[in-house]
Amino acid sequence: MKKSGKMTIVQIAEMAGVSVSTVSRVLNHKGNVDADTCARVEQIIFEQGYAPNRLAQGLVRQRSKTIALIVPDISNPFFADIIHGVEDVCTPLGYSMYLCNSNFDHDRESHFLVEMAERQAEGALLISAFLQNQELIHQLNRNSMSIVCIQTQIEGIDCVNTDDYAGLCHSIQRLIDLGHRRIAFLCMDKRGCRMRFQAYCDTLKKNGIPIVPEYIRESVETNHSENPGYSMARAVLSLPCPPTAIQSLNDHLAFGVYRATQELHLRIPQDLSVVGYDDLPISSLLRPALTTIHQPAYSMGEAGCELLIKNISSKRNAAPRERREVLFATRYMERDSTAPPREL
Amino acid sequence: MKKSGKMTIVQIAEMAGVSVSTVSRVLNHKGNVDADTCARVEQIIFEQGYAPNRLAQGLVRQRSKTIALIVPDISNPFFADIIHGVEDVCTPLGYSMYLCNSNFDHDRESHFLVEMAERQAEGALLISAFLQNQELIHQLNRNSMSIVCIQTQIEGIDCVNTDDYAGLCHSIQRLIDLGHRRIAFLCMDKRGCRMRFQAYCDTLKKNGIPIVPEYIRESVETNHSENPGYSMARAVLSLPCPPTAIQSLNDHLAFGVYRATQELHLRIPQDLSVVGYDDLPISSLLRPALTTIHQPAYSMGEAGCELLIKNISSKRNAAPRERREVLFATRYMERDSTAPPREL
DNA sequence: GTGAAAGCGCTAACAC
DNA sequence: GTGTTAGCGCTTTCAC
Repeated sequence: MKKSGKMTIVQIAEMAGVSVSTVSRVLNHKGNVDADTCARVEQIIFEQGYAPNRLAQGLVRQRSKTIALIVPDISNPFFADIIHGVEDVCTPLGYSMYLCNSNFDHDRESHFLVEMAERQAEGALLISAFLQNQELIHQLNRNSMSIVCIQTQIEGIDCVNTDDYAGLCHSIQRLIDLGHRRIAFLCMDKRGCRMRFQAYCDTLKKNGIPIVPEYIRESVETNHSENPGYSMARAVLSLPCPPTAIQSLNDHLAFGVYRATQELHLRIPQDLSVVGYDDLPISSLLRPALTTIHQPAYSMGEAGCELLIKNISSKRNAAPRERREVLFATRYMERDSTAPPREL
Repeated sequence: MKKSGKMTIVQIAEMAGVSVSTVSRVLNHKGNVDADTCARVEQIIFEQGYAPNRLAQGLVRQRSKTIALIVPDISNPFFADIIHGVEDVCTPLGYSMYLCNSNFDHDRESHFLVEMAERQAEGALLISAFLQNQELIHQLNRNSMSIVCIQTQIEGIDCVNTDDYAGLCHSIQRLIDLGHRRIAFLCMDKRGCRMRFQAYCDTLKKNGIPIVPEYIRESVETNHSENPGYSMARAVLSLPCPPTAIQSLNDHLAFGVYRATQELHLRIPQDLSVVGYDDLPISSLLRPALTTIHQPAYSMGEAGCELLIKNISSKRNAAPRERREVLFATRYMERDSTAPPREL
């Protein structure tokens, strides 16, 4: 703990009067080294507060022991919970995590992917992504960096999902059964939620309800300070013939809807039914409690990270591994934000 | 985009029939290189999808272009907002972020700090930390890795804060002015919130109100699936003589308090006043809306990252830099979760 | 304008 | 049990 600036293994070796390989051996507890020598080296390492440079280690070992997490927006607690699950499996294994927020920007997403590969991340967890550039993803997954998707499907890439399509079909059907026919759909970028959007359209069609383009809103906002659900709700509720129900892509956006209804002095569910997706812990605390579709975020993170790490190992052993997909069940959580429309 | 496995600069050089230094020159756009040669090399780089190994670059440049973020728990949206602010300043500058969750565990905190230094992070943002091991922090900050604290004070270390002490004094005083004398204080680990705890004690004393140990609760839970505010609230509310008000360390914990009151069929604020800290966006949406103390999380993240990056530059230029502290104002947000106690 | 060579900090054969 | 040496993939003088 004395000298300033960084020590290297060479200096430690000199101070201990041994060669660098001996120091390396005691550092990594491998190879035979005399007990006395070992003690002396360890003593010096301790005194000097020396720690090996992991970049250099990684370079020679061809192993960075890092993975990358690419999420759309860390402000959404759903992603935070996933990350929590990821970390709980990768940290004990000695992996560190890079965190990247795409801000729902497709270019940022690919850009981060490339950067993480350059930084020699051994794997990447692509969470709720847009996937425009499948070619890139496949190329990376084949060559440099294993990739696993969470809440996203890509052909040929391992993933963990819930059954979005079924989950959303159920939700929309339930709204229709309650008597709603004017149902809006709010999301960030349709490319990031194909299945849910498809489910929305299909269920309306199946029930003979026309699809009204004005009821479908996307947000391409990147402004951190406002919940995009708010402005989309304002927009859709100010239509001449506003919807009686809103299916929000996720709970986070639904919070923005709640805020909009307060400002407009609209009551949920009397004037407007609202449904979320994710079932964040806070959602059941809202008044009225939010009707939503439950997803096990933490477990999804764990599962995704496990898949990823297995893929990394297989690749290192050149052991071929079949593609696999982990599917979790969703649960429809009917609470107090849904009711028949007033007209009935 | 053809060959599998990773390309190196040597292979590119061979394919282009030039030396590695020339390839390096075109890669980094520095030094003079013939336009034709340049074009040819770039063409090959493109065809092969080659990208330089940043670990190797970092090793020779002595620059990793990474910073570490050490937060207690990413599930708390307050930290997520800070991270958002950090990222918005460091990403454009070419820095990547490592993310570490200490889970409110002091040992994990120091362990991560050391690991991040080994991984050659150029700096670390220590957010809401416990700081038992100041020696370690100073040593790292002096030698290997610049450190800046957010929502934490350490002697000799740059930091960004709000005036916690004043903020909490005001809040407790307000509760007392409303007529409360049995006020509980819920937190995670007292070491992580010395100022607030001190403010709580001092304000009670100043008003001649005895400090009741049973009203002070810490949580050392690491269980991700339950909000510790919940169990602490249950405990404190089942006391023979329960408090009439709860000051929660932060909004996140206050959500757990809300849940507990629902189960116990207690009404806020009639039966219990609740105050948070942070003013998360969701807090104003709760019913009753949560009274709390506002902190500008995003801006704090930005400011912290700016300080950190300036410190990194100064250190590289061996330019001495005085310690500095950025202080943001808090705002007391009185909403609907506070009222006079029923007894009055 | 371009190449040869040294070296960033470390590990891992391979000798002894 | 320990040391020597050749790299890992890259940048950067320094010659030419």
